[in-house]
Amino acid sequence: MTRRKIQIKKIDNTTARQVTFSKRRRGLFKKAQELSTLCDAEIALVVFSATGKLFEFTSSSVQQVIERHHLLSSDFDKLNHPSLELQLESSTSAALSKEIAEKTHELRKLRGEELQELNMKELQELEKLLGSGLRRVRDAKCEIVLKEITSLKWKGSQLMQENKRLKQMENRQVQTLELEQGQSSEPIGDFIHSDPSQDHDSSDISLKLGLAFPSGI
Amino acid sequence: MTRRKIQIKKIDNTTARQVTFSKRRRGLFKKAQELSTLCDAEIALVVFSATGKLFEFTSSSVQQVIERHHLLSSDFDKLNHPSLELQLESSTSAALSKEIAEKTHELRKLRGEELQELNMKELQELEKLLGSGLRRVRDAKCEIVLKEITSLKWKGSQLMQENKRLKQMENRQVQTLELEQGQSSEPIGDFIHSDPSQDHDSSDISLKLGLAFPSGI
DNA sequence: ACCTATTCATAAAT
DNA sequence: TATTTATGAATAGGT
Repeated sequence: MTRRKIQIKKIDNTTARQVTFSKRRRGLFKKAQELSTLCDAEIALVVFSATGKLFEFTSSSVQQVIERHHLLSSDFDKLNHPSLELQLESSTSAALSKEIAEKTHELRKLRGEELQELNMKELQELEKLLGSGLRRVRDAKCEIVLKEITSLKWKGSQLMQENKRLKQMENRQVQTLELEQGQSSEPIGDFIHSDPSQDHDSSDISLKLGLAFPSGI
Repeated sequence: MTRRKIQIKKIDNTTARQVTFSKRRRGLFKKAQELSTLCDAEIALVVFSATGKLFEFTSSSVQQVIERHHLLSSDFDKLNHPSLELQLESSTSAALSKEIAEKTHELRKLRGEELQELNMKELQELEKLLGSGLRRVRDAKCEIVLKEITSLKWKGSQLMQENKRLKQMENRQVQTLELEQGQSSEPIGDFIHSDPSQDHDSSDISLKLGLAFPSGI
């Protein structure tokens, strides 16, 4: 990826391949390290060179897994790879179970189900944690309510504008009517009747808006 | 890496951390893929996100070995138990990491870290849960305090009894002294001096009890 | 092992 | 989440 772009396929030239392997392997391990640090991720990375040399990286909590690998990898060959995998998955399973147990316990504590084993200091920390959680939940509720209020206000102002417009229109029509009655007796009732129907439409709009109000506050 | 250089340490902001995790994880897997292709290396890469989600990459050659293993284990016999275990654990692994992801999410909600995705009803349930947890924690604290108070009261009453006993003894000794002084002028100073020494022993007892009081309320 | 022209990866903003 | 963009990082090929 420099001087010239390369195709991602096996490098024929042995020397070039070894050089690239060294460079890219270092890059890969660096990236793995960075990812585990930056994002608190747990990473296990095992690389076998084409010549069968083993390289590995594991973030701290998976470290123990690899220690067992070392025991096996001393006399490994291709047939031993399944064992490596088995070890990986096996230890992973144990680690997962352990993590589940920890998280379950943590959850029970937060729900107040296993408090008898805690001392006063631990209880106070737990209380603090719960209190801050509660505060955030309430903040979140507040935010939702505020958004609704803003939305309602906006809808209200829309309705008021609509109302104002309708009233102006009505007034103009009444004036027109009065003028026409003063100047002529010709009936224009059709027009008069059409106006209230517009008013009804506006009522429907406000009703629909009303239905959109949240119900579970 | 861009816009600005960053320090390689855990990213505090949760959202930013998740975004970075996604991007860099993809980059890491791509690099692993490229290395295995370009240099004919065998690579196994396992990544756990902080939320317990599992991602993995294995180069084709490793993949083939695993697949062969699975095929063999399909017509397994007693000698193949390791393979069976491998399969079992492999499928269990997915379930376990799923459970971890769920529990992690639950914990994050309880800590108030992922509330934006909840609606009002869910927030109210969460608030209720946190509230009852908080109540239980406070009850537990109360219980500890009450126990301490009971213990203190008991110790106090013990001290009062001891005190009473000592005062009675002292009174009796004073009376004895007065009687002896009234009937004879013979000096019995040795006896008089030995009495206060008993008194000191009693004081020591109450002092020891006092030290046993709890300090961490 | 080092250099450097390029390509790649990605942090931040959107 | 996906896209964009400015910039830092990785690296292919050369020495």
